[in-house]
Amino acid sequence: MDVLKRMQALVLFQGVPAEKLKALAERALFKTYKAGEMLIGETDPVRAFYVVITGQVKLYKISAEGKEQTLKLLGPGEPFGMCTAFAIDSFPANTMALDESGILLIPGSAMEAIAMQEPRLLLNIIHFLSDRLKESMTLIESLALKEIPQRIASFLIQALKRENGQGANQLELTVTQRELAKILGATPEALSRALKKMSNAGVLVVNGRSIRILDRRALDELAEGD
Amino acid sequence: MDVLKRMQALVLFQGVPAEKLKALAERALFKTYKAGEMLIGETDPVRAFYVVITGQVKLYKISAEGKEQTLKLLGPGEPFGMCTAFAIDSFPANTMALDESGILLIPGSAMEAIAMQEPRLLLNIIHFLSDRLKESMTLIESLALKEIPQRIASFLIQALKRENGQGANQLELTVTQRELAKILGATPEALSRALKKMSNAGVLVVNGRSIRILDRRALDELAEGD
DNA sequence: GGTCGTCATTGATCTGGATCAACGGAAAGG
DNA sequence: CCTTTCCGTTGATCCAGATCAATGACGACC
Repeated sequence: MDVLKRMQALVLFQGVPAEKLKALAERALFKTYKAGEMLIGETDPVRAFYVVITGQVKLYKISAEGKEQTLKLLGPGEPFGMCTAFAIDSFPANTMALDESGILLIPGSAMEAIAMQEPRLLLNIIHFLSDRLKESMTLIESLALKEIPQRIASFLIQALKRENGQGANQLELTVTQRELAKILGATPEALSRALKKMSNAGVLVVNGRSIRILDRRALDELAEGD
Repeated sequence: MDVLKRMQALVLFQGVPAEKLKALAERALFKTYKAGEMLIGETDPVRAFYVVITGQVKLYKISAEGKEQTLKLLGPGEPFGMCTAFAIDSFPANTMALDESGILLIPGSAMEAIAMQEPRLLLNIIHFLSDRLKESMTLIESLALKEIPQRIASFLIQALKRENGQGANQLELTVTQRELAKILGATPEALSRALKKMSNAGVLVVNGRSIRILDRRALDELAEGD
């Protein structure tokens, strides 16, 4: 496991000179987590930068009654902890590995020292933060303004766009429907029923984690919301 | 109206040398908007940085049926457009002046040119973005996991913390209850009813836009959620 | 290869809050 | 000053989706 090699491949470090990366790599740590293991709890005062190298991690909030809302699913190459790397502050969410995952951990102080000499790195961080903020806004929109069928449709369209190219109509979920429900702000029952209805309407076919879109136009219309 | 003077007072430009600010100020624009006027529509491809100087601006999403969700209320000194200043991308939300407002507008290209020579400015932006992201996460939590009375309680506690010091129990809303409803993800009716109930329970007293907390402990308990 | 836990599913019931409607009062605008 | 619009409030009704409950089936782990 060559940490430096791994780091050079990351979008986050694009354009950062190798010698700077080397200094970071020396202070970085690689750690693996089992599926279901919690990485950081909310309010933990960690000051560090994380990058998912392999596996899958979720950021989530949980209520007193145990209800969960997933804020973000993180896959290989995606950083997190950007909010706390440069500030003394509690972590804004809970973090859990959904699959067995390899995580790169960079101390906040090391990151800050290098970043201040390397505007490009700061700019990369700004890009990631901007994307996160936009995604959060989209999630807020989804929760506040859309009904569950609409949310599903929007999610599927988004997922199709990300995974395959444009014309693709086949999709493999990276999580269980239970987890998908937590992403969409719904219960597993509500999700199941909504998918059933879409299936009956001939819009799509669900088979475990794989979903095939039969009627893309209908899906687009659903996402718009009438 | 000395733009440079105004800029020097902003937290955003803290630690940035005066001569750099001067270069920015030369390319900046100050514009005033009437209450109710829209600044930027979603999907507008503006590439600029904005700072609210006076007045009040809201960022919001709106559904096809006209339902609104406010994402963020911006007061004097608060920047927005950070997501699009360094990227060619559509604006992620709608923007409207709630009161007559003075806005500073800095072209994205100017901002980028200066920022790349001035890591401190990039770092300041990262701090603001981080705060926004955290607030967004809190809003998501609120919408997905809390009921309306809880949301109100949390909002009031937050507002008390921001406005006055710690022990204060008096609060003046900067917006109408109608607008507050859009922030909380509720209808005006639901908000009115919930406030009435809290009022009947002796937790607080509402008088137009001013709210006095009578039972802080009860408010805290409500916010926790049981 | 058998056991156990988790997952998806379906049905029945319940409820928070949306929606529709109507009204008094304050504020804004002429 | 009067008119008009917007705001807060209250009542009645409705509904999407939560909750509770139960079942079959798949997959993971000894």
